[in-house]
Amino acid sequence: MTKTKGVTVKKSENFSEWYTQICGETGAQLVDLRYDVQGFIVHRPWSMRVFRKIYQFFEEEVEKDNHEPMLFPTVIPEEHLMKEKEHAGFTPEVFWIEYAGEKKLEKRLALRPTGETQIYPLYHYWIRSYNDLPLKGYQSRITTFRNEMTTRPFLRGREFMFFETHDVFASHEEAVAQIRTDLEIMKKVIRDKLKIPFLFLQRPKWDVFKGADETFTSDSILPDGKRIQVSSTHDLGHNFAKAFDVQFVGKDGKKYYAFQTCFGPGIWRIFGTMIAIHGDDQGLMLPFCVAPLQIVIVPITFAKDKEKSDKVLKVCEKLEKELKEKYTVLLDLSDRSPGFKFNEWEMKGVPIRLEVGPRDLDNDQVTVGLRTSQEKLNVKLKDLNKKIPELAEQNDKVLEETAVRYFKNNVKDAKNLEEIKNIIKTHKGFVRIPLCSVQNDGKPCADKLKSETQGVDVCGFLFEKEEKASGNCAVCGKKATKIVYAAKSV
RNA sequence: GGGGUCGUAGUUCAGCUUGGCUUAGAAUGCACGCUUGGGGUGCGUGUGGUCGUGAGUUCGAAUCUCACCGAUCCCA
Repeated sequence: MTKTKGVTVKKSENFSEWYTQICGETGAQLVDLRYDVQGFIVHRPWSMRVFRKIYQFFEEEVEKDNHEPMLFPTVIPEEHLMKEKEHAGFTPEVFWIEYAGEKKLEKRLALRPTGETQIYPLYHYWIRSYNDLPLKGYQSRITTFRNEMTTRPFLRGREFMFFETHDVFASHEEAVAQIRTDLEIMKKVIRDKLKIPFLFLQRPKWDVFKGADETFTSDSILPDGKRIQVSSTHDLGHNFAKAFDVQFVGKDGKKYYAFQTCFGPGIWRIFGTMIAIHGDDQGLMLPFCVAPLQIVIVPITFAKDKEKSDKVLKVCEKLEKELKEKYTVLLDLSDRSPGFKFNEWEMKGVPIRLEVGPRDLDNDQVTVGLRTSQEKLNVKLKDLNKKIPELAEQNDKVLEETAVRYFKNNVKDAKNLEEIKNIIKTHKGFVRIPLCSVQNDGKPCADKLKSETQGVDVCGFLFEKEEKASGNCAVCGKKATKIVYAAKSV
């Protein structure tokens, strides 16, 4: 019995290699990397189905919050993009389009990175008075820029799936309320549905997005202990309103600059983080609500006994028809051995497998194989309909508990540099430390921390509830003002 | 951003050091037949590659040199 497919390394021993294998041909076939342009990858059906669900979740949530869908073009004219550079001092490494056929274009066009510089010039037109506010729009699309770092499927690329909201308000209070709403949306989608634990952190002053007054991120932890940012919300203040002249006339007849926020859950990274956190050495594990297939039926038939086999197939077909009304179901009739199918569908993370053979039918039951717990149960045919929601819930519960346990075990307290250095020898994830300041005067301490610990970076402090520091700064020893979370990053 | 490693059938790789013994191999995959089927069945037959691309050295290049493209890992 030789193992020809599947991952050949353990997730706990070599996460990078495990992740690459899970994504690829011998794994769950999520991507094809043979497109031959670095950072641009082919998304295969198994990942696309999940992506569509993730998009759908976010779209539903932001629409409940009164956002409207929009779609802006793929290209941005140079002069708009450059306004961001003037005002925010930031241009990503965009791809430029300069030719159409042999003909040089009158003006260079950038393949869009993020939406600010393409959307706000139009917001300038759309917003006239306070009656037009708040204005909340979003778009789901693919975005592109040349990331010079090593690319990895779903975690870092040069083209990736993107989702962004762009909101405009009359007052800063409303903008801050929106940031809280963005946090709630992240909780509903990635914590409650996808079972990814995260911290919602406000970034220290020295590390905000350059065009923003404040930056907030959702940070999770990968199995190798690296922190990964899966969303960002920016409180843009007046910065872009001034750059793109987004003004409104107030009730008093005077003109005011608007307050803006934008929120971007990283669809790609959320997917990558989800498969990384939940998967195991057998392959993918998925929450029931995003699994491309929720139930697979594997018939156990015997060539020698056609009568029994026919009976088995008949029951399988009936089951498939019934279950398809509520779930995504496949009856796997392919000409492979049952054992092969078990492994195949476990690799792909199908939560529930129904094995139906003569032995089961003799007892009016099916054998249920659960992906998360690896256990097999006997369930009477008549009870199956009632049982499946319970099994789905159990699937999600295992994923959630495992993920939450891992996350909690990887957030550790430390009081000073020595403790931090000791902790990171064995520990992964976040170190929770008191820091003298999260304003610019705290930066020297953050720099010192990073250089003395080979890259432990101050990520930010909790936004949801204030955590007052009682002792002294872990780096300089002065009185601490905040508890911050620090980690090595992806 | 810095440093490695790698590129030969769909996939994983051998062959390269010491150029010719290869009409480029193996396993696996895929297709067909028989067999088998409750955890990746076994046997047989078939299918499949301008050795990443381009240039150079040479009588002769998968093998040596250079450039480019791509992939991948580690460190910041």
